[in-house]
Amino acid sequence: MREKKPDQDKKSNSIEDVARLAGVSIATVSRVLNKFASVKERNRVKVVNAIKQLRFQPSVFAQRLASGKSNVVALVIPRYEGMFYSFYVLELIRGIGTLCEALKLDLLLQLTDTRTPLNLKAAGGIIFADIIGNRPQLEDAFNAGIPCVVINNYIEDLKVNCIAVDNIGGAEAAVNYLISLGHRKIAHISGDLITQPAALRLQGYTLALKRNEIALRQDYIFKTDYSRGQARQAAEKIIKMDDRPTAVFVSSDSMALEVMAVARELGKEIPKDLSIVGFDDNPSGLYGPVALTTVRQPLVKMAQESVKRLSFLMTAKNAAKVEKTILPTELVIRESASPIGS
Amino acid sequence: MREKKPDQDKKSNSIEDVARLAGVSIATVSRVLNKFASVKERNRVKVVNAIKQLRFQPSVFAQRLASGKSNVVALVIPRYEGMFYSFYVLELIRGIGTLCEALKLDLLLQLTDTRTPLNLKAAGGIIFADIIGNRPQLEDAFNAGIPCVVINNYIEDLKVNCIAVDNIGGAEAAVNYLISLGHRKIAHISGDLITQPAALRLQGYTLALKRNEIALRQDYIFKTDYSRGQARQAAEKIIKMDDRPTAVFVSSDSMALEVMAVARELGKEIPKDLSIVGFDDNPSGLYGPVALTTVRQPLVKMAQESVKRLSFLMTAKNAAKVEKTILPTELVIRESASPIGS
DNA sequence: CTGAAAGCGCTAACAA
DNA sequence: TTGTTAGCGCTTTCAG
Repeated sequence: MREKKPDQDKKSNSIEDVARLAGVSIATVSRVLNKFASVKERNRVKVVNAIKQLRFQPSVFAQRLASGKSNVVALVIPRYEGMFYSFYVLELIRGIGTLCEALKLDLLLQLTDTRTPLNLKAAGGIIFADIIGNRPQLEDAFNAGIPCVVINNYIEDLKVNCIAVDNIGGAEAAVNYLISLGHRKIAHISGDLITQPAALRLQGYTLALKRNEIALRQDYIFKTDYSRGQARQAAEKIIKMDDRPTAVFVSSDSMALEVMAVARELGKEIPKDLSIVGFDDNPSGLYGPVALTTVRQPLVKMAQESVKRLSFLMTAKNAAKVEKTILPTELVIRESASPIGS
Repeated sequence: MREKKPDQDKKSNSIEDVARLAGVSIATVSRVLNKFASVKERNRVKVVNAIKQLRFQPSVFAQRLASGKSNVVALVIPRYEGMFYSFYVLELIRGIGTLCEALKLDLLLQLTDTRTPLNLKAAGGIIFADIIGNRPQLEDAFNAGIPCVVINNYIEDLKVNCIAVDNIGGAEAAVNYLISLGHRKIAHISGDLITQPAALRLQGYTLALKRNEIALRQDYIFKTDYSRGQARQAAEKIIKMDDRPTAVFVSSDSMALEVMAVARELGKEIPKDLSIVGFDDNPSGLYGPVALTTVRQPLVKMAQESVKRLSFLMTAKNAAKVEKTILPTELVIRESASPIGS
């Protein structure tokens, strides 16, 4: 089909050119490319030189087609409103991106609308960051036998690897801490409950109250979409309540900072008039007038762990066993919560 | 080489299976896949049904190998300390990722260490986000004839598409504004000067002073790596200076917020004791006790524009002309700067 | 240790 | 409008 044009017309050189220049067969070049130990040193050097001289780079597409394997890791992030204003996503991308580069894996970033099915042949493995409305995508990939790992979401009913963070424990620790400071009237500003972490944090909050025999008040629970706007509304309501909470556990640091700002605008002092505990350990929390007490979650660790595990799954000969991990969270005590009445 | 196993052993079905089931040739299937208008409706339907029935997804690698084209957009981001603590990167990824999904382009994220050469055959086009120590990567890609667009960096000496932001103008506007408020002693906290935007903002600062016949004082210029830590150090020095500046233009909002925090810790009031103007229009700037006056830069627009242009270059038959764009910035006046002495 | 040659799954000329 | 067929640039058996 394509005309055989003279050499200088060629787009770029192929393994054949390298073979010719090195005076060996393309099979040998391929072996050098793939670091087969069997190639005689003399030939290896010739090939390496030819590659250098021609500035040859193999076609990754041909490699993948011929070998049937690909070193492509797809990172699937469901796109939803507010997603991108979060601390969380960037941390994930940072952790995953950095490790992929180190492990020579190609990172395909898929900000999915959750409806479009993924092309399962595009990647050798998939990391699902959270599962929000895209459970079918996960199941398709799982059923197709593609190595998958889910992060930031604990999936019970599928034999799939997952790595999540101890949201319940973290929330409980936060609320227990407030209780230990003497607070009994503790509000909660939750994140978007379509996300598992937000739901679990709410659960942890509930649990802590129950275990401490504090009655759960629905009017102390404020549901948001994680946005600062909704956090602001919630904060205003809280501060203007008749039976005002003395403390609030907020599902993200970004929202907690907003609560702090609102409180100050309304003439309240933090933590004297309102104790606040956030969730994330977002560095921004450090830099206000009052450093934010928060729950640290190991996002980068989770991200990197997922790449390691996926990389293992992608190269494993025999099916590896499925692991479900929950990484611990840690309460970081700073200044935004204090004993009641202090 | 591979044994012909019975059908149920096949990994997944290929275009051939679809053709067989639909009772047409693979060429016709390929035509349907590629939306050729020439296929008779009757056949098209048969093929579409077969595809559905087999849950067939074409091998993107085979497609790319055979066609010689790829719809892969590589986003190359040089990795450097502090990179990821910036507002900037996420905005970029958000803009580029969203548009790539809409245009059905695959996004390959490359957080490069800047030394490793890129595999030029992995992508059909490349977006370079900033050029920091990876100029050779850009030149290689350019010389290889790969469609490239550079963003957030204005490249003069290469006929390459680029889209940047008016850093000089923005900085000048910020400083002019401070001058219009009566300030004469204006400090500058610069970002990492290995980045072009930081260097240009410093230049804009210098220019504004010169045009207003205010002498440039080297001791009023503080060079940082964009980190909050170094911003803090600079802020402390500024506030403790004998001949203290009355205003400061800071090269990023994140650093500006740090300066604000330090000022308050040291008992200074913003803007009365120190006027501050930042750069970025990072939403975080809105939520402190004093809303940050800043310079807005259209990051998402820059990102999206880059995808559009690259997509055009990747499909253009004939070489398109090179465009170099500088997007305008905009001073956003809020509360952190006020007339001197007020 | 090396080379010849048969694919990998698709696209695109060409012929019909 | 459709089918036949020659590649795309590699990997991998199989012989030698």
